[in-house]
Amino acid sequence: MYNFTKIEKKWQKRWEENKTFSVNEDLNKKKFYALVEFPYPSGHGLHVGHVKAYTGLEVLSRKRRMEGYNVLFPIGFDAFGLPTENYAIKNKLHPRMVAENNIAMFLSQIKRIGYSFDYERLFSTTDESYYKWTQWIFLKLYEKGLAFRSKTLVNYCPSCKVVLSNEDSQNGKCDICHNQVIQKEKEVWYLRITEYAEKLLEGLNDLECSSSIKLQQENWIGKSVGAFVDFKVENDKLKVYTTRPDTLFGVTFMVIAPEHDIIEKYKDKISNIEEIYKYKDITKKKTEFERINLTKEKTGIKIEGISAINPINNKEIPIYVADYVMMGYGTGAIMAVPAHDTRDYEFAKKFNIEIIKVIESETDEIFDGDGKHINSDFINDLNNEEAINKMIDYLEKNKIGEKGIQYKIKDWAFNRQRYWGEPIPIVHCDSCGHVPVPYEDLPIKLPEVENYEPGKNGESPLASISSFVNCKCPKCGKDAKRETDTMPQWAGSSWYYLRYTDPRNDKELASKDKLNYWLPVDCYNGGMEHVTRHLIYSRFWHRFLYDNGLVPYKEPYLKRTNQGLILGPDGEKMSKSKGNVVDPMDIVEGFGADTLRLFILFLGEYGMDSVWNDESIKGISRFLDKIYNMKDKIINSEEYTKSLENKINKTIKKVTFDIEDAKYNTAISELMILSNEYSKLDNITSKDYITLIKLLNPFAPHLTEEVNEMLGYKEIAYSNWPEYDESKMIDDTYEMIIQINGKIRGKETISTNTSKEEMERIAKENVNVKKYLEDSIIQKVIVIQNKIVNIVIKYK
RNA sequence: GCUCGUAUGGCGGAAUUGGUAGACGCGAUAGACUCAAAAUCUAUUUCUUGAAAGAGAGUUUCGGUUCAAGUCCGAAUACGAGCACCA
Repeated sequence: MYNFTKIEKKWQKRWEENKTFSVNEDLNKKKFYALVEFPYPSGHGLHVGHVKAYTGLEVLSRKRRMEGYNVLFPIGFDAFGLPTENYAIKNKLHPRMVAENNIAMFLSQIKRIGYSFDYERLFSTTDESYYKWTQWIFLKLYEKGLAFRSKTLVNYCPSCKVVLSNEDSQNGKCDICHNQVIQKEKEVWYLRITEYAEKLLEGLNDLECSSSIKLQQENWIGKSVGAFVDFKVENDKLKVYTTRPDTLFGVTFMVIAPEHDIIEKYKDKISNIEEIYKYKDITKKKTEFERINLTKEKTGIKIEGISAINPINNKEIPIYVADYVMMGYGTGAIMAVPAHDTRDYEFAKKFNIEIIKVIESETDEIFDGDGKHINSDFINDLNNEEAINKMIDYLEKNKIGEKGIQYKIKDWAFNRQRYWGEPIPIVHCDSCGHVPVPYEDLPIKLPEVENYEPGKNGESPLASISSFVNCKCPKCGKDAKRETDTMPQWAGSSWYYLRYTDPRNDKELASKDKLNYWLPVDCYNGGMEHVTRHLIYSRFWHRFLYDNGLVPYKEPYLKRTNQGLILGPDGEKMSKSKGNVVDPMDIVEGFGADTLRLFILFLGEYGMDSVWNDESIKGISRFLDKIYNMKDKIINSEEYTKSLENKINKTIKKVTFDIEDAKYNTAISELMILSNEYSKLDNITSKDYITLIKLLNPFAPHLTEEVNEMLGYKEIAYSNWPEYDESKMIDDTYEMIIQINGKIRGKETISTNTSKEEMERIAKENVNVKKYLEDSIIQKVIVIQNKIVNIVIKYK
């Protein structure tokens, strides 16, 4: 085996010393901005998933540089966050130290794999010079009313002692420690992402990505179109939201969420108020997770003493309280149509409520499909869509309702009651209220302290540091207190790709010129797990910055790709508890970085999950060895070997396009095929060899630079990508396939562009085919030039 | 429950977008080299049958469209992912 360790370290050192991959803006060159999700530097070092994520765009970046692009391929670290802090607390270390150590380890591993990142632009979200601008963006959001405080029920993780956003507590579990999340009433910071729901949805049109990425984001935003309808309750209007206003004639009851304020308002009139309070109490104790999962059995209580009037027919209907209606969506009250809604149906069955059919169907059970309306006065005989439109018209004309749009996305709970995050730059003043820190006072630095363990009662540890908390109000100058919550993990990663364009700027988050030059990100690769969090958050921030003239383009990313997971050798997701985690650095040690890079891309289709299989590493290692040993067979010539010219040109084309399409596995196999062709020869011209070496360079940069240098050529990193010549790729002959009734019965080698008539004639002359034709009648002959002849016959 | 994705030899996976299924790699078998092993090289390798030419079957299952289907359409099964009482 060739001495990969020596060769790889040699080239890594050279790249570092020469700053080979550092870029500057160059208006004469076409730019290409390739972005990988920057890592969270955990204590475990690089994971094979990181390697897969980075190697894909690494290959593309190296190729694009050779093609003459000015390539920005940056890396940084997303180092604020709970895991670091928890680890620090456990081991009695300072989080900053833990983060710094982890970053150093990550960086040395990343460099050892030979990635062509621009290390000159490196930063961490924990750098004061970076989070200054994270705070700056927060102040802008605050200024525009998009950051606000609100006292509501929040998702709270009792184990991490933090408030979590909706995105971070999916399935009722804390995303960090996986413990059960509880609901707690607390005044916290929110970002008004809901105001951007429509823009985020619309922006998806400009994003090139797989349909599943798009769909997931669409579902997360969760737009629905329907109507608000006002029901009369006593002297009040009780507003409901429905996507099915066409079923208004089938409403037989109403349901409100237990937290709905109409209960308080009419508590004197409600005769069973005690019972309802009790129900409300029970609901409160259930987590949202439980409420959602108790789908089998509906619970609820009829409110005695008040009732509602259906505005469409003035029918009096009962009102129920039930926890299957949520306060957080729509108006917290619904009109129930048991005949055409599953949940209402279940509830009506249990409580024996009348069911009125308003859409014709064969079933007597619930029906939620499209159909002819009945029992519905002026919308009878219409189908759903027509009925909905006509009903909305009617509601608006009679001022009893209006068209409405709702989104499932909720405002972003933007706070953590923890030490290791960006301080929120707000001051609380008794006379002025919430006062933003003046821009020139940024950054509000994290104080260096001894004790950063979470405080009691869900307070940030910063709250107990008086030197941090006590300050003067920037507005009136009186004594005031600093906000002690910090920003959530996702803050720093919401705009890092902007900072890469101008990472050392201390006047603005990045200069206009540089943003103009580099943006948008041409290709952003990352994991599927970030589609509904990071991707939505960063698109939101970006769109906000755009709306305020701070960035030049609406959307941050032109194209998003995602790599599939690498599963453990057992086919299961890698995890420490299962003991199936593979350390990529073991492969680097045993086989070299080049082998690791090739191997990971060769596992399978890039966007799909693939299973780790040590066995096939050998194949890659053999391949690279062969390439290395081939250097001894080289004869000096600037011509392709005549017999290989066709194959070489085809390979250049195939590899060129495969890399663009992220089909790295087939690109590698194509290179193997070509190298197998070379192996058969006694001599290889230097032109043949160098062409293969250059095509292989983005995948295996160390080995290829080494042999290239041995032959005395200039560094591949500074040379050009091979070009192909279509005219050299034309085959003189090809193998024509002859089918009888669609089954292959013969093959004939004939010259390219043989006429259809001639093809048919040759086909019929084929010895094997003749046998079939003897006892049959030809019904039809299909001839596809340069491909196939299919003779359709019938036996006599 | 809803939405989306996937299913191809012993294994990882290819397939010009409807036109030779199984490229490439692993593994396996046989041979060469070697005292021997490793490494390397050479040949074979979807299954059945046949000495061979060939024949039959074959891309999860069932059905359809087509001269022609791994590829398109309909249904089913399994696995995976996302959302989940969203009115």
